[in-house]
Amino acid sequence: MSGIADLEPATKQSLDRVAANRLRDALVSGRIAAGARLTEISLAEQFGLSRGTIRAALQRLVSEGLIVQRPYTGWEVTTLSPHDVWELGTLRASLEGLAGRLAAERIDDAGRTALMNVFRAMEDAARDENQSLLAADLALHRMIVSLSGNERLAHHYDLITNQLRLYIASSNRLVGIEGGIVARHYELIEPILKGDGDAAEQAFRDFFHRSNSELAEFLAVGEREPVEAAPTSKN
Amino acid sequence: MSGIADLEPATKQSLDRVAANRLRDALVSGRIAAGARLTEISLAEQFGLSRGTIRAALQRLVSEGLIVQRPYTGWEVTTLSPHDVWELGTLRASLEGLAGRLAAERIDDAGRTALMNVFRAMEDAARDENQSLLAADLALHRMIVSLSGNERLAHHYDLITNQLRLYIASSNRLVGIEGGIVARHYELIEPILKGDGDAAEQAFRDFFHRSNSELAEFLAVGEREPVEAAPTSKN
DNA sequence: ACAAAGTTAATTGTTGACAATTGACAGTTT
DNA sequence: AAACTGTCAATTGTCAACAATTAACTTTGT
Repeated sequence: MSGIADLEPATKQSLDRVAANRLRDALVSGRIAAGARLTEISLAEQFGLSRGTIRAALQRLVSEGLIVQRPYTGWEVTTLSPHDVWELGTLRASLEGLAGRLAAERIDDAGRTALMNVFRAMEDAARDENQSLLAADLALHRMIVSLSGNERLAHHYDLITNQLRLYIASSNRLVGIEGGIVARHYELIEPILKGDGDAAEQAFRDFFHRSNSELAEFLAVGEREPVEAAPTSKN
Repeated sequence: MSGIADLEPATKQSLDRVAANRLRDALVSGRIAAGARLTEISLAEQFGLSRGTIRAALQRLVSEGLIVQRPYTGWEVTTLSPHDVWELGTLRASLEGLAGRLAAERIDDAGRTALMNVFRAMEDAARDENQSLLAADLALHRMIVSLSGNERLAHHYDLITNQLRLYIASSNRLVGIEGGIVARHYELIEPILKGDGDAAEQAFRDFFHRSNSELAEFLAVGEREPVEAAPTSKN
């Protein structure tokens, strides 16, 4: 395990990819706020790259729905309306239901261990009462998606989740992070651990049905204006 | 309907978008075969554009999963392995199930009319026994997705369907296009027309369960090697 | 004071040139 | 003969300059 060149592990990524990754991280973590305007020039200076390279990175994020492009005018961080959040939430719930079913159908001991580990991490995070609970929550759901064994599903799930994180980050109140969350998540993973596909899918349906009611309540209070948001059109 | 400038209908799209659209069309229609190698230079000459613009178009298609990019080496049309087709098919079925449910829950008379129209078009196409049946089939399913009222769902559905079309085009035999197809599709739209969400979702589940058995059979015969295919990685 | 038209600064759209990397081929060594 | 090494053509990666478009500002006319 100790070669002479363990460093530089053959990961020579193109600069536009690197820039896109860094930008995406800033976006979903909320360091760059929703609705913020981005200019190629300032980003180019900031990253020490040329406009063309930055441009490629921005286009990448446009295709992921994190940024909208306005011809000859500029780029800005996607702002999600309540309707957008509903669309994304519905979609994400459906994909996770499928993931739960698939995961239950093919889970093995290694998978069960991994799943229990992230669940325990969530229990710990809940005790600490800090921001990390959100991360643990996301990690748990993502683990289930990974266990589905369907990479495309995971890919689209990530796209949708990242868009939602844009919203979560902009609303500093945390949605649905409150009492009973850990117990509820156990109900989610139990049928998966037992390998019961039908029950798993049903559990996700119940879970999101409850979450959606709470979210609707939350959105009604927020009352954001329906600012432009863009699913990349193609024709 | 007769303005002085009906042409140039205010659709001044960027050239890279236009190029991407034309390329995508060539891809999903099979005019450019799966696995084909694409070079920026030849495409630039072909389209009469610069390399940079072509490059942007190619990146767009990479993010849609239609093309894979190999650093410093080239671009090539995605080749789907049987496993990839399974992944995409599973995903598409799930999304369509959701679409069916949503469509049933919110359908109105205009929607019912539109749905019946594409169904009748399918009946006609089935009588003619030509390639257009595939188009009618795709159009019917797409209509249901539209009727769901969820634009993000439609967007992701399109992405996945386009990838599958890549495969359909490469296998000149048409999968699942045979006797009883029209009747089976009526079973699909009936619960939607009646507004029964649960029944609609169940109908899609049955429909794809049957299709999948047939597809598995078909794939077993084809036995393609699992050539590289790439869901855009991000880290 | 108001509205329309003209002007200008800022920004993206597009292009061609140059640098970096890859993969194949030939040459060399063992 | 086989394996390694160096070279070279082809291709993508990156950049900086120029063109096109937008949106805000200023001016002008009423």
